[in-house]
Amino acid sequence: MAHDERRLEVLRAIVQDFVSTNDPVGSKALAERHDLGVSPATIRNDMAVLEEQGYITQPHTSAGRVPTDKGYRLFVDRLSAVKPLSGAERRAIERFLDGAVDLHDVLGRTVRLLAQLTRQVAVVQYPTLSRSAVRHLEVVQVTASRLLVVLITDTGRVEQRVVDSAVEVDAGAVADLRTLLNQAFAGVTLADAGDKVPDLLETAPPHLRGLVATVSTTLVETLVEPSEDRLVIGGTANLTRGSALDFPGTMRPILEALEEQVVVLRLMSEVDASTVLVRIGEENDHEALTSASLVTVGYGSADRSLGGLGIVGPTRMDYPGNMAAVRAVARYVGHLLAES
Amino acid sequence: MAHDERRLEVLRAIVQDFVSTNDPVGSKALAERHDLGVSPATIRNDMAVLEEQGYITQPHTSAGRVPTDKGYRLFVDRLSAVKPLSGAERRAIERFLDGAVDLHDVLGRTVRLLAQLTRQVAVVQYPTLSRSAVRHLEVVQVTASRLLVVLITDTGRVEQRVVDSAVEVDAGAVADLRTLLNQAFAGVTLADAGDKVPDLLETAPPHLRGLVATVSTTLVETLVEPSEDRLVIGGTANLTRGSALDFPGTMRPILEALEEQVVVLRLMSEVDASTVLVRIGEENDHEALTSASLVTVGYGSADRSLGGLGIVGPTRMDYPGNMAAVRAVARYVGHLLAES
DNA sequence: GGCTGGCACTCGCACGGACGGAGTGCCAGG
DNA sequence: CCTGGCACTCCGTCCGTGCGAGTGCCAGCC
Repeated sequence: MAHDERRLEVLRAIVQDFVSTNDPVGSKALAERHDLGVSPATIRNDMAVLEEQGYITQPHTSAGRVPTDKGYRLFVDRLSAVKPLSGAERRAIERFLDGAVDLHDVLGRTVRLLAQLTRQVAVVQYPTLSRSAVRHLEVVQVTASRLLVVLITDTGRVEQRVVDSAVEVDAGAVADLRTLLNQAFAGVTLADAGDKVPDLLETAPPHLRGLVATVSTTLVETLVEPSEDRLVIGGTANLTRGSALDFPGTMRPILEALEEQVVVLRLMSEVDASTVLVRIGEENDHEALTSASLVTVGYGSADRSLGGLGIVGPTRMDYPGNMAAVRAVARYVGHLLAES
Repeated sequence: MAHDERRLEVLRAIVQDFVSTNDPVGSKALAERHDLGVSPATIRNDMAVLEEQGYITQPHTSAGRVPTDKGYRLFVDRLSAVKPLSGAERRAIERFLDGAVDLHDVLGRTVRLLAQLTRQVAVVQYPTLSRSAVRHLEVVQVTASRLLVVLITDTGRVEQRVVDSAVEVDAGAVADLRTLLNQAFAGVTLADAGDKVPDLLETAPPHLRGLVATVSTTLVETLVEPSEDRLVIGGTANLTRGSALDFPGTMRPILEALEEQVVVLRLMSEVDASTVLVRIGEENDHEALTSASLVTVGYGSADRSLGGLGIVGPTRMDYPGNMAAVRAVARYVGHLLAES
């Protein structure tokens, strides 16, 4: 039906105008700025219907209309074409990310890049430990009975744990321990590492068994914890742009939620690398984020997702542009990490 | 002279009241809340002098007085006794920090703890690489010609670098390289590591010389960079407490300066572990921080400072309390890291 | 000489009413 | 089903007023 068609067109126009001007948009302004082919009065009728259906709302009687979360949702699902990145943006991505010296550096650059491209708060997750495999385990003696175990994953993460042994350990034992651990765990995904422990204990020479048990349980226990997943956050200064119009009360709860990494990590656990996931306002379970939107996607190579990245901003954001930026950055990061 | 004495007492009272109430303080309120032994009229005279000397100012005619940066400075230097921490606070420090599993964890807990104790933004620097010594170097082969070198310092930092070799490397060469590197650098401070390179090259067997050169120069070049020093920042949500009264325009420049870690790192380079350093408002070179105060101190064992930590907040802050908290936390962290 | 009470004065701020403008809903006509 | 016209609502702004807090100054007192 042609009417429905046009009504959606009106909604799209409202979203676009409101996002770019930050003012409630009225029927007259709409008719002027967009070629809808009808008069303001007709648009008003459409708006009345859209409001009844819950896609838009007016802050006060006789102000313009503003999209609701539901309106943004419809816009994202059906009305927005994926905006291709400009050449300059593409080049910026390469320039920014090439030349990183290690994983920490890659992710640090990524978060700055994303924050700059989208002018929002950027969030990047370290490659999930549970989905990473052991590349190498190193054991270094700190004191007579204290060992430092360093884990290097195939995703480039390096984690360390201090392990206190009940008894003193000599240099030979350290070397043997290193060999045993690497034989047992090399190439094994951390999620599966726990299953290897019984085997390892059985094959370990008796005099090392206690030590091996202590070390391997410490590793398995502390590394499989999802709390060990890490986030890099950047661009928080961008929260202050909308000058308190975007976030009703203060932006305090959002800053708190970001520092409370658990909240964001849980959201990140739902992403996959093939589709950009958008969560709008009230769609977020977490109360602090009900006035914010998240645009997230997984990064990684074709066959496995390493982690997630994305942005956090006001519901009034440029969804097509931000979705494109998030996806492009994720792809590039995925390639970058795959080849190391 | 008794007059000067009392005038300073008035200044102290003004600072204390203003910090706790966030309202410009008038002569009458001062006389009521403090036992100064004189009438409001006399206090007014003292205030006039203090204002002439530049220690206080009035936002508008006929509002109360507010301390200037200079006033806070005098307060911090001469009028504030170090406030001892409460038992609860001491216990909180221990409870918070004990049980950390590695350096990253220690510093993460520290920054949360500091933010919570002071209700300000907390900043903690990773132990400076240049002042750390090599505990162990590990070489892991990633591909035929690409090596991952992992550095473990005596301060618990673990750094990784990817090194591309011009030629393919076999397993034996990797093992030899590992041995050579550890022999040359073990126990050496990173600041001095560069000096060891010529020696190392001379003693290296000819067939390894190229590889050793590539790896050791990469390490020395990228690790001695002060840009490699890292910061952990937390409690940024506390910036929003004063509800824009504390920070004139927005707090945006402060958030930006914090993300621009370089700024804070430069400030951190000036700390030492024996004295708490306070920088008030305009005393900060960096423009973004002219409406903020920093309280910083070095942490480490008695004989060497590992890095710095501290807080950033509005000039209107509880200096004695925050100085005590920063110092106490730094001491505890120093002990904690010394024994690992 | 320094402290005190009194007094006039200055301002900032909160309150309240008037005004203008933007935007709407509705209706009759094309 | 669209359009132009019209009355209505309500927000934001401006202005004038009153009030209260706080000051500076002065004359008098110890």
